[in-house]
Amino acid sequence: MPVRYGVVTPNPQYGVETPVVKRLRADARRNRARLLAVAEDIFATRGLTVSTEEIAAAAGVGIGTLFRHFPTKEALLEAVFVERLSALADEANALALAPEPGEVFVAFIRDVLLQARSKSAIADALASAGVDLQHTAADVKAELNSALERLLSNAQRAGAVRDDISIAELLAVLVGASRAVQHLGGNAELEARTITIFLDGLRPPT
Amino acid sequence: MPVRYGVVTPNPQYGVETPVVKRLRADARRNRARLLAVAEDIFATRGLTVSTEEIAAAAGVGIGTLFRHFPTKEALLEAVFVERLSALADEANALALAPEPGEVFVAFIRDVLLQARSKSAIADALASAGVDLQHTAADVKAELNSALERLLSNAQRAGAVRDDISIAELLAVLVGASRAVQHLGGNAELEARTITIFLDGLRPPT
Amino acid sequence: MPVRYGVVTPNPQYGVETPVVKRLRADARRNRARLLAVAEDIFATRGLTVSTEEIAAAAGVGIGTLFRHFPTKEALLEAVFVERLSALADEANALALAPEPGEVFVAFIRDVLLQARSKSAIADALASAGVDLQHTAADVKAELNSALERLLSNAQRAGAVRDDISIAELLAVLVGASRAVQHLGGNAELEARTITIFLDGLRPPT
Amino acid sequence: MPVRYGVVTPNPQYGVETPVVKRLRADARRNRARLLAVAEDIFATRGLTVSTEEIAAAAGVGIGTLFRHFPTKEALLEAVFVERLSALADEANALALAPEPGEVFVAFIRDVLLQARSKSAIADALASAGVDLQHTAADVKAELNSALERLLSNAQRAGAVRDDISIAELLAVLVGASRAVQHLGGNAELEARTITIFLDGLRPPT
DNA sequence: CATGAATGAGATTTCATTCAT
DNA sequence: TATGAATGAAATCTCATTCAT
Repeated sequence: MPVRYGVVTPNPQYGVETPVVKRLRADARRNRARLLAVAEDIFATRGLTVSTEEIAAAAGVGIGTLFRHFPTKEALLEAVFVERLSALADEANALALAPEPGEVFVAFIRDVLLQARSKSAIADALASAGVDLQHTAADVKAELNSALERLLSNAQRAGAVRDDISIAELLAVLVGASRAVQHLGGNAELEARTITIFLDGLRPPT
Repeated sequence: MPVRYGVVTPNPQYGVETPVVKRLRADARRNRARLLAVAEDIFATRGLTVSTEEIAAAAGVGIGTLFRHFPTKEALLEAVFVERLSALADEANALALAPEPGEVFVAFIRDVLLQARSKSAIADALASAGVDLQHTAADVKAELNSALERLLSNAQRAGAVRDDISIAELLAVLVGASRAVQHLGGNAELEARTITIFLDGLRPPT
Repeated sequence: MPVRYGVVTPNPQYGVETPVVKRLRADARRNRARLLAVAEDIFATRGLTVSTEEIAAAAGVGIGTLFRHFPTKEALLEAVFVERLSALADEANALALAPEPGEVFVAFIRDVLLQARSKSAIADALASAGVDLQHTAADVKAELNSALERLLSNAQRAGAVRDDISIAELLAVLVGASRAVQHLGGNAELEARTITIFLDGLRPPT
Repeated sequence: MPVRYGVVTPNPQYGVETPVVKRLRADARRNRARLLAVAEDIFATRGLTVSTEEIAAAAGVGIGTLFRHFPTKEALLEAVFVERLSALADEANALALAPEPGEVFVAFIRDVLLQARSKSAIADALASAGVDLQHTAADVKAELNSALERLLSNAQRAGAVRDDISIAELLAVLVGASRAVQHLGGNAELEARTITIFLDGLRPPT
């Protein structure tokens, strides 16, 4: 194999399985993960206007690294959003297996709203910023949808949730309730009473 | 009184209320009002990142005029926000006088959410942008609070709304429901069903 | 004489000597004087970058009035400068009549520098701003020149000032000494010793 | 040592002093130096109102580069000022080692004033612009002070300079004389005679 | 003549993105 | 791959000047 001067590329001699290359990829993956985590936090607490530079600094990487992983700021936003949707989908899938559909449904909603207390602001912000995620997050959205579908229909079949709504309404309520919880800024008592309002609204009307 | 020739100056005989003086201020006030209206629209439909220049252009004034009325972009945002709160307070105050407290309460909420469909994005966006309105809008907020207080307690006394909540919870639900309606993007059927969920949640539990 | 509608001009029927017209002109003159005084103060203490609006406000007049009296900011600067030169010329002329040319010369210089302590910054600033006063202030400059000429040559004839300098050098020393005094910021002792240096430098060499 | 192929990263084996790392910083340092030099020139010749954009263009860099190095225009002004003070301090320090304290002292002053002819306008302008350098340039000022202190006391001990002044007065005279030289606008004859006045003033009185 | 609202050119500053090292 | 200096378009904001009242 000829020694190549000039262009600098990973030496194929080592293959993708060598420790050297793997180490680098592990670093890269770690950087990506840290960037995502840091971005979620910062976007949630400080709004979408924080500069990419600040996120990179908080993640302990150079700005160039951020843009290598996420070619635009919007791509980073989307990745953060997909990450959250994915986590929600996982949780919903896990809960869908449990018995007691009514209790499980309520537990899921409480959990979502609990997260909204500290995180979030992201879904809102994304929406208000007019970012179009339709195509990018299609698969994650589908996964979340089917998981929620299962949770919801199970709960409806168990008589714990009103029959006249579909996931569309459920999602809207979740989005709104998250916003409401954020608005309360951590006051546990108010939060509890407010969540009760939403849950009561979801129950079958008498 | 003789017709006056010569130099034209505000005749002190008329005091500061002369049309001459008022006419100019009327122009300024008209510009201010137009700026506010345009800003509300544009912020709501296109997000908070629209440039001040664009808003000025849409209002048909120079950029300098915008900054004469609102010395910073944030000041403009605050003014828009205060304007909205004030309008809400006025509406609530008007409705508080009507009979049928339960129906009036529901009507008010439906109205707020109807507005949220097209406008808004502003309260959310403001919050997520970290703008601190606490001090600026104190009086308007107080007015809105007392108006809502009246609407709420009337409705509670009439048995149309659950007794275990105060304006804090009501406001949170309003904020959340507005967000939910926005999320639905104008789909009337989904909107109607979702609003029903919030209203049912506010009714006295059976 | 026909009654004229439309164009509004001072009614010639009253002539320029009527009290009505005179009263207005007196007001205008007072405004001009106040603008000049205020501008001198503010330029001196805060630099040439203060806005015209601030000067007008400090003088208690509208910005329009400022620009009526001085069609550009530079015109205002020139007027201030001319005012100062004129005052200096008057003082020099008055002193030129006194006996004891040596003492009078020293007194004049001390006086100039005393003024520099609080005012000035204007000559410096004007120079550094590249304002060309050559033509506008020609007559005032000439007057100051001839007055200084008289003071200087008298002092030289009396043997109190070195013979190898002309007004050009004297003016340069005055400008520099003013700057030095300003630099000392009001410390009387340092000021006194520094002024002595300049005065000693002006004496005939031994 | 083997030639390294593959990924190019700062080899920790070399520490932070490797040429790779230094090369980039050298570029940045070159840009910073060029910006400072250009800014000094332009500020001196055209006044402090020149736009940052023009300075960046004259230095051959983008406006963003200017603001990366100097986050505000005032920061750039301060840096230019500090640079000048530092250069003066270096020169004074170098001269302090020479024999013939009297001649050296005079040489230093002539040099300062020679520079004032083309450059400067900056100290004046800074002062008149109200920029407060007191805290920023503290160390440089201290260095200049001690260097001047040495020059002055040496000259005084040699009997070339009057005993009744300290650096405070010397600095004031330097500031003033610089201003005077600037005022003369390059006329060599007038300049020479004027400088003589200042130098004579600094000599021990007879 | 006085006023001050309106104007808009131009200044400063930010920030997503690129690219040489 | 990582870095961070460089870039410049675009945003915010200022201010001398004009002009309708």
